[in-house]
Amino acid sequence: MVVTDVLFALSDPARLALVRRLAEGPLEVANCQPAGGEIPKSTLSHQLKTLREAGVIRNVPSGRQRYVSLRREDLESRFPGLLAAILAEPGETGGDRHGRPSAASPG
Amino acid sequence: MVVTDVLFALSDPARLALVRRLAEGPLEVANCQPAGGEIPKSTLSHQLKTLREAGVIRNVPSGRQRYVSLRREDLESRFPGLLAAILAEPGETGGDRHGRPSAASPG
DNA sequence: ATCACGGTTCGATAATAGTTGAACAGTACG
DNA sequence: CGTACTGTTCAACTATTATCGAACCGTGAT
Repeated sequence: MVVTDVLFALSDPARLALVRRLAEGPLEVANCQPAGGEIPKSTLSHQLKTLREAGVIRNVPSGRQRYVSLRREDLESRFPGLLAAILAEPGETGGDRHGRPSAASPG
Repeated sequence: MVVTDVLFALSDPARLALVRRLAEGPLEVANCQPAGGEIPKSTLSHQLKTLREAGVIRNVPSGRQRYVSLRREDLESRFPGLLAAILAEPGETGGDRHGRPSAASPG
């Protein structure tokens, strides 16, 4: 579990939004679909893989389904305070990776 | 200043290493060169740009040089605890010499 | 003005990451 | 076993990022 991998996994708005939902409790993969609409399951599975390989989530089979859950304690013990800081951030994140940061002032 | 942009900027080992050095104090751009060796100045400038546009650093001209510094307070007020959590992390990406038992979770 | 110096920007290329349909894998059910 | 259901993996394709030389910009010295 490497900090840069965790940060990268959380640096995507879709993945971060999912992690925030997972902070409230585990979800089946099918319920990891974004709120606004559906994405192909292969795409979703790939996003989950990125989070899983970074060590952010866990993926446990249960019958025909799989429960996805946040690895809170592992993250907390490895990077104390990190998850709390990220989850505390107000809703937003925009989904905009190209927008100009409004506060990038000096320079 | 968007959290995903900040996380992305910090998700690269080279950029994160630089941010850690900047945590000890401002540096001239020329001194932002990585410890191990030199990289082309255009590459370095590009890395600085990524950090700057994410809102992580500030780049202030001073004579012919420019001072690069961490935007600690801005980061702290926008994302309380985030920077502390990331800077607190020990030896960066080099900590794992035993394979990867914890990176790949069940699944 | 001219030159040297410290950095940034531009433009092309290389490297990574994301998306997606199709094929595949495991489980439950009859 | 065969089918339906949930989700993963594969492979091709697209899109975003990184790298780096060359050209350029602002400053200070001559």
